[in-house]
Amino acid sequence: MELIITEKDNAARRIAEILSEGSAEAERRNGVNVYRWGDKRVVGLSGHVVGVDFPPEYNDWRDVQPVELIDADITKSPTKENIVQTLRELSRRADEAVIATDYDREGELIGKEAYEIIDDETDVPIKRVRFSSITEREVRDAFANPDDLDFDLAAAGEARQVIDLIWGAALTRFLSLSARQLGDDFISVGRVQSPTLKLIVDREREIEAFDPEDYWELFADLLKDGDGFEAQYFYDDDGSEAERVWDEEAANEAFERLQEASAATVTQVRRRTRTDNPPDPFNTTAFISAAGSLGYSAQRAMSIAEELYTAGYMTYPRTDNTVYPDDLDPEELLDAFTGTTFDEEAASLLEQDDIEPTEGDDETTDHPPIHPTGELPNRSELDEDEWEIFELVVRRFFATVAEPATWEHLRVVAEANDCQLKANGKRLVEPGYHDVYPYSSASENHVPDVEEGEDLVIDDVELEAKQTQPPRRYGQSRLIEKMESLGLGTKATRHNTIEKLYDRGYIEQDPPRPTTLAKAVVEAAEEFADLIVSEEMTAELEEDMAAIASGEATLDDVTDESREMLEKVFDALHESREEVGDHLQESLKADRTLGPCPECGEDLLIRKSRHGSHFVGCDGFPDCRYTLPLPSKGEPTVIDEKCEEHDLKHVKLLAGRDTFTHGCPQCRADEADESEDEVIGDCPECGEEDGGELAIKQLRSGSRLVGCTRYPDCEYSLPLPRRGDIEIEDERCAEHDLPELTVHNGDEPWELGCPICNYEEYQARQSVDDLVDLDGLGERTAEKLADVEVETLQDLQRVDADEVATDVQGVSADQIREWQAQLGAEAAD
DNA sequence: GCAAGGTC
Repeated sequence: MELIITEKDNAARRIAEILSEGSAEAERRNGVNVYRWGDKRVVGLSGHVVGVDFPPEYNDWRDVQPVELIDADITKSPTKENIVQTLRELSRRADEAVIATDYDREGELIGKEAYEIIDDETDVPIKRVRFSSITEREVRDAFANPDDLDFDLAAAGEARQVIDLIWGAALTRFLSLSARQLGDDFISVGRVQSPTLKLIVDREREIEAFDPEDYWELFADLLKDGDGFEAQYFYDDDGSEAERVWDEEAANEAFERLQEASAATVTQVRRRTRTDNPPDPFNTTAFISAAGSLGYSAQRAMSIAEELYTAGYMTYPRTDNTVYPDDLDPEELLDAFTGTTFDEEAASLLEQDDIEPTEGDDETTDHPPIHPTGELPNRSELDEDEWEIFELVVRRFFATVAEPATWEHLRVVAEANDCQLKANGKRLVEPGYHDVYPYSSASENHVPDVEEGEDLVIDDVELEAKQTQPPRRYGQSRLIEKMESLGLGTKATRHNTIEKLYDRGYIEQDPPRPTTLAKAVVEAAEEFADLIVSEEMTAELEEDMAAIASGEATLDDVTDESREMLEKVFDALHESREEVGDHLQESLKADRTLGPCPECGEDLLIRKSRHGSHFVGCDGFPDCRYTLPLPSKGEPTVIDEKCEEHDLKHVKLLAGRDTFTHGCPQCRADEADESEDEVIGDCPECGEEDGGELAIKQLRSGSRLVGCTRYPDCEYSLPLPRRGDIEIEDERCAEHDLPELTVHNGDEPWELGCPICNYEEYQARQSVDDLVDLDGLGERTAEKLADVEVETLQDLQRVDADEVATDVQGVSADQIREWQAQLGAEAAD
């Protein structure tokens, strides 16, 4: 039997399809797809299936000195047991194995991981095939000319693993221990995350240090035969054109001269035609950036792309490549769009004389640039966001095969009372690719045809006082572009790194700004471990890896040298351990500080109770026991806005898409204390027996609810929205005998209706959402399941799989068992 | 529980 191993299931399926000419069949083994035909088997891994770590005796952070990690053994162990198990089983029956992982460094290492697992079971020959894209020709070619695994290249990847682990773990533990942060809130550093964080911190430092400067700009509205346009004053500044006037007196003088002038004489007219080339094919970074300008975070864009890829609508979203492979036939792909929503665009592109796609500078071997596969989803299959991203990818492909646009630029210079004025007109002559790619700006600026010597009427003159602006914060996509240019991270990890910085409490909001903790971490690293916050570390590692790959150095040469450097870092760190720890702790406190306690004047802080919930408490505890409650939902963070009345900073609750601002916790508590409960009916739980009534209540934590007046003896409650005025209507719900409620918040009033009915509907919706989170369970399947009263995760878990499979069309018992296994696994976690 | 890199 010949065993073929790929990096992922998707690649396994496609290679099996090509080599078997479509006859391959899939079977499940330990939850892993194995594609089979004749005596061939293809199995896809899931990236790395083994990981590096320290032996278990190093697990306890308090028992081990971080410095000991430098010389600790490093072990490799399976991280995907079921896949490793499947690979072992198949190996025993194989008499030949072929590694067909991705054609890049990490792919070679993943291939070596598979190699060692196979080699452990059998002595059969193990070959390696390499192809730049999974197409019939390339794959057949590669399999006809198998090669050997490149152990040097794999060793280069291993050096990275070792160095990242040692530096990351040792320094993370050191900082966390020194600041006594051992729980979930440990303080992490790493080769990629820390230089990325430093980029953000450095930019914030520039902003904080920025000293704005005053300047003035002057504008004049000019008229030609009633046709108006704006021109800007400029002057000659040592041979170059300048618009900003730095001296107020000079600005006023120019303003007066322009006001006195009745006309401006055209002294120069220059016309230029400019070609505006269509964009290059999408790599991951360019895709994230384009999605970013549509309002998607990097993380969100990638997760949608992931789904579209798995569903078969677009190619692999993680790629550095910006050159389409030879075998991508643009005409054929355009053809796939005729007769679809994109019919018009496809037809017009097909009409072009020749169709030659654009090319970027980066050509890599692992995957093609991101493009649509030609398979089209039904509009209803995708939600709005997914469709928008899909359309972006389709239109980007269109743009890369479209004609350039041409612009006509018209520059006019006029003189008035010794003042120079200029206007730059821009007109789109040939829209070219803009017709199919409406995302990039194609805005025109109208300047009429004028001739030299012509007099123009000056209609209005304006003097604008301005100030220089600090540099702008990096947005997520700018940051990813910057990381790419510095070689930080990879196409598959950059967006995760940014997400990690949010999770670690290092950055907040979007565009991200650093917390006080982040500044302290970067400062500490700059002082004692400069390499870990510098992009140099990656650059040097890249060089070392290249040396290993070419055989000029060995894995041990490189890792030993790195260990020595880290030893030196620790020598310096140990001496300053307390100083570093104190500074980190102060910063952590600063990030949680709201302002003065009204009872004792010490700081009020966001604190965590023993049960894990957050509240506002006084730093003077236990002498001062003043507290304020916080909403139970989300992760509280302190924001810049401040309550003038209580001198307390506002609190915001981070909960992904449900993020909301709580404001001043003292104000919220005061409002609740002042508000009266409003009775709306009888409590369904204890009304008959004990006379409990339902009332609309405002809690000190800022939330509102409909709850029983006998609380805490009766805990019956229904949730209400946090914001808006609640109006109690005259109509009553026939079923529950409660009034209908309307919430007034902004423009459209929300008719919430009977609070019990509303809550029941909400719960039903929630359970559908939960179900849809399972792999391969779409909204439609969820609806079908709901028809047979499988509405919640709990329902799904206890049903008889065979029974449901017979009742629900299109869902197999195996599939249901898999979902149940998935739920079991989650519960076990 | 630490990193970064794969992938879902």
